[in-house]
Amino acid sequence: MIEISNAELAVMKVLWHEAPLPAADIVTRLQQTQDWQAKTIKTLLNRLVQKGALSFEQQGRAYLYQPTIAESDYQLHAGQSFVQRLFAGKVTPLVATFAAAEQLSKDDIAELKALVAQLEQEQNDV
Amino acid sequence: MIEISNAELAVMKVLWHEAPLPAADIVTRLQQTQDWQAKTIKTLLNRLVQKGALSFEQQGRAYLYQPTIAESDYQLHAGQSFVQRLFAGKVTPLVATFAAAEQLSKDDIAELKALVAQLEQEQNDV
DNA sequence: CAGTTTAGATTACATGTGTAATCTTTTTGA
DNA sequence: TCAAAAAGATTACACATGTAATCTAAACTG
Repeated sequence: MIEISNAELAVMKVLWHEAPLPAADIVTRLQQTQDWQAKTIKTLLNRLVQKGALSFEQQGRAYLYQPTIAESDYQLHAGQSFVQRLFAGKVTPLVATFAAAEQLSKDDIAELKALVAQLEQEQNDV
Repeated sequence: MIEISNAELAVMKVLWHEAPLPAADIVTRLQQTQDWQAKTIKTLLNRLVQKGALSFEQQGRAYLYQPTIAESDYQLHAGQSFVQRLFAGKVTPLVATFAAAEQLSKDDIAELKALVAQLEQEQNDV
């Protein structure tokens, strides 16, 4: 799977939110949150195209960029490799680590509970 | 917090499992699983000392290495920054992503359920 | 039409990382 | 005792990444 660096990820997020977009618009949006020169963003676009994470089509003189991979696919891939790296591939210990450090709010716990309930439900349905 | 690269992490794992250890033993253990030259491992040890992730004390001519940070601290830190990066800081969506991709076994779900139950219990106790 | 702006392409450069090899010093075995 | 082994220190080198600047060609502007 394609590796996306931290800086590149910011670019991907813009395009996952809305695509296709010309470079100029991507620059505008990123500059709301990142202190980057337009040139820097062009470099990142280039690298993402080279990596195959973005494709583009010519639109007049400029390009319209769009992701080749869905955000959810990337999230899954990155999540799996992260959990593999540090938690022996199991997500529950990660959650337990957050809990032990009191990083889970009442709401978080409620959401998790609901999710688990739903998963059990699906199990029964099958 | 200290950043630990992938290769360095393998070294840390050995020492989280057992410490302190002399370089020679670390090499032996790592070579069970990694196809690395002893020199490579020495480099990693050096870098980890420079980063402050390991300390050592002289033992005759050799060094005895040991972690300066606990595995659980590193797991929490890395987990938080990962979840921040891709899941807006919330762990539940990560779990949901795993679930949606059918990456959770029946056992995983049972474990999660037990964890959630325990967290609710703790809430009540407080 | 010529100068300026602008799009993308190419080049740059420091730092981190993977993966060692060489150097220096000390110890040890023949 | 003298060469070989071994420990750590230093150096190496390619590729990735952060962060741009420069180059080139097209388009727009006065």
